Amino acid sequence: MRQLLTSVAVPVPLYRHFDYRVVAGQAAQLRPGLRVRVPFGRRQLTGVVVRAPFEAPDDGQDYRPLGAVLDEAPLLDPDLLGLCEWAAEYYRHPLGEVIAAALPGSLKHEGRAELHLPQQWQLTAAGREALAALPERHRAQRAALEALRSRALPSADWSAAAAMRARLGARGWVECRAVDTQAAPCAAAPTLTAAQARALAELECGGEAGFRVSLLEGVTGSGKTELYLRRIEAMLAQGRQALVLVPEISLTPQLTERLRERLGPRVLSFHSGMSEGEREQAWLAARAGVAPVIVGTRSAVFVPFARLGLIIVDEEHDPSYKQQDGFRYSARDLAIVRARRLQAEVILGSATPSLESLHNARSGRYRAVRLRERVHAQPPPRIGLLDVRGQALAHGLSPALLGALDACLERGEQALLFINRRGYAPMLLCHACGWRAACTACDARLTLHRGRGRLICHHCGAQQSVPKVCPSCGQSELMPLGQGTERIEQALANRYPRKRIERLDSDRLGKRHELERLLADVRAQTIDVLVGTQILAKGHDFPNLSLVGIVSADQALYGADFRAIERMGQLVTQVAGRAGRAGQAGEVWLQTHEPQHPLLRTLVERGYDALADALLEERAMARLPPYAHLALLRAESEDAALPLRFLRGARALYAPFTDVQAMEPIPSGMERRAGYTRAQLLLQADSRAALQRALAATVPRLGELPESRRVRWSVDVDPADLF
DNA sequence: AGCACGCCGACT
DNA sequence: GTCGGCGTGCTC
Repeated sequence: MRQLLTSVAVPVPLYRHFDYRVVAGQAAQLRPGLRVRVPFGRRQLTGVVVRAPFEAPDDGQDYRPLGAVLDEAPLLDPDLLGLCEWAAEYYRHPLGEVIAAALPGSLKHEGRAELHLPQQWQLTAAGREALAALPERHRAQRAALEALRSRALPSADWSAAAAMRARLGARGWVECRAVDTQAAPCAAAPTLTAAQARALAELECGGEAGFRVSLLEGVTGSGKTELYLRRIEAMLAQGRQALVLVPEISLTPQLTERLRERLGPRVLSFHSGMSEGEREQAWLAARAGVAPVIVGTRSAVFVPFARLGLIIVDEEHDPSYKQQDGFRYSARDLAIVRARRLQAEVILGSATPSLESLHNARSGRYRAVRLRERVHAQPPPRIGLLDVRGQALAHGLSPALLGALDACLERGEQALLFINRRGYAPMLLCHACGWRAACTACDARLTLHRGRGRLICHHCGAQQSVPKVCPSCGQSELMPLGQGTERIEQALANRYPRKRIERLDSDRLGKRHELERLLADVRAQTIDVLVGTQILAKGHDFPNLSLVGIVSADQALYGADFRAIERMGQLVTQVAGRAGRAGQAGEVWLQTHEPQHPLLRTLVERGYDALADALLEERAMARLPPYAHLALLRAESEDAALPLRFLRGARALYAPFTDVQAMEPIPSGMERRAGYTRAQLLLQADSRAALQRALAATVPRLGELPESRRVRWSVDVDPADLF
């Protein structure tokens, strides 16, 4: 007796698929990529067919019948399904869960895949009149209308609330229409500088199509975006589509807007700040070929395209491209894999490329394209080191830095201070007895947030009010130690009472449109000093800064993580790149207690590339990426003894793999976090293939270890950091 | 992951 | 006497 079966990937954390009996009449439409409902244990799940129906001998197993078929045509085309399969293999994550991560919103479940043509809101003639006539006090309405004044906006990008949309619509002031995705009311392209033209010619590769990766290394302000635009235009002209990845949600509106000016309303965004419905529609629009360009964050690498020809990864070095929990993929790396499968083109753009990409460019695997000059001919900023040893610091600021700031503000110019730590101070100390405010759930100090009057753990989010007296000795000698953005902001506000000081960190960005507001004010020059965290380093444009101060970057020099200095170099270079105005170099000062540190000196004297060279040499010696390949097994449990015991068991599985080093399991950098004790096991191999072989054979068996039930464990292939 | 089954503690 | 704790087994 033979039977007809089909294999289905189900969203469960199991390293296998499940076979179902094909019901009469279903066989014809069952193809890989199709969504189906399946009985699974006592529940019904939505899975995806991964193997077309096949005849199998009756092996005595009782297969359950397939349920409803949810799509007429496979929702996942071969490109996307193939990418998911590749990613599941490479990152050792169950395929069903990978697919679930690739599907937006309700398509994960039973939602119908129905594309409504993308809609956009626009002002009507009546709306235009109303905007002119509307009294000043109707601020919300004015703002909502104002946003549409110069152009129509896709539903996802118009900030007005649903109630507001309805009200304005009812008055006939705005209307919602399908986007004309063919229309391209384009702004004219600017003339390229000679350097840009040269770089573009290299990117074009003589017009040859096919898979290639270009690393576009261009300093801040060198005009990378214009080159992205030119390549996108070329793709669109060939009827192909483009995907643009950005590291952060906050960068999507800016870039989307810039692309839309030139390419018209055909540019859609895709990120987790959008509603499920909006994301689903953008996903379907790209799949149908209706949206020629998608700008999105990490997860957009899984958006299907009918005719994808180009993937741009902007700020490719940014660690946000690596997902840090669950399915730990790198969107940048998957973009390259996807392009290779599709014979498409990739452009990795950065002023400070990752060591991996630099290595690939130098070894000829990627085409190296450089843009050395800034468009407005500013000389590149030079970073000056300020030796703060023995200096009297006021809230962490040295007399020299304050002097430079005085002079800058005296001239009426703008300054930026970078400190990669939010809150007021990273520690609250009792001067009388030495007590420190610590988190009860983590091995960490609590950060003082003075504005909110709270002590907050930055690792688990736990909060408490600030004690008036020391909880340990009762004396009132509690003092904040160290500094964060809030403290610098306050110190400057006290020092310059007539200047406008603003802070830019994730605490402030909680409010919607706060970032746009602040950036607009910086551009309008109504802000004199901007104090902020690494958000400042992420590609936002500050056109008029004449001074950049880096309060400290020393932390990275003592950091245990092998990428800490690379990150520091990227941050410092990116922040420093904000300095300078048309035709004028900015001033950049970096405070340090380690003015002799050779890598720090390399960075400030010879620049990021020289630092990268030095770091690459170190990596080669230490057999670290990109010269070797790593994977990290992590385990955590409320029972402090279990993670190490589990990992010791896991380590034994690697004994047969002589080409892979399985290190002794060790407690994680912060051993206790959110009530869990954490440990990790590092795997190191000279070849990716060797590492993959070992992982393939061992990861599916980790669940069989006796402790596996009571620890949460995960595999991290190409870990971003070893904590 | 969910969900059920199963075998020991403090209570409507 | 039950309600429910979470160990452990299983999902085509």
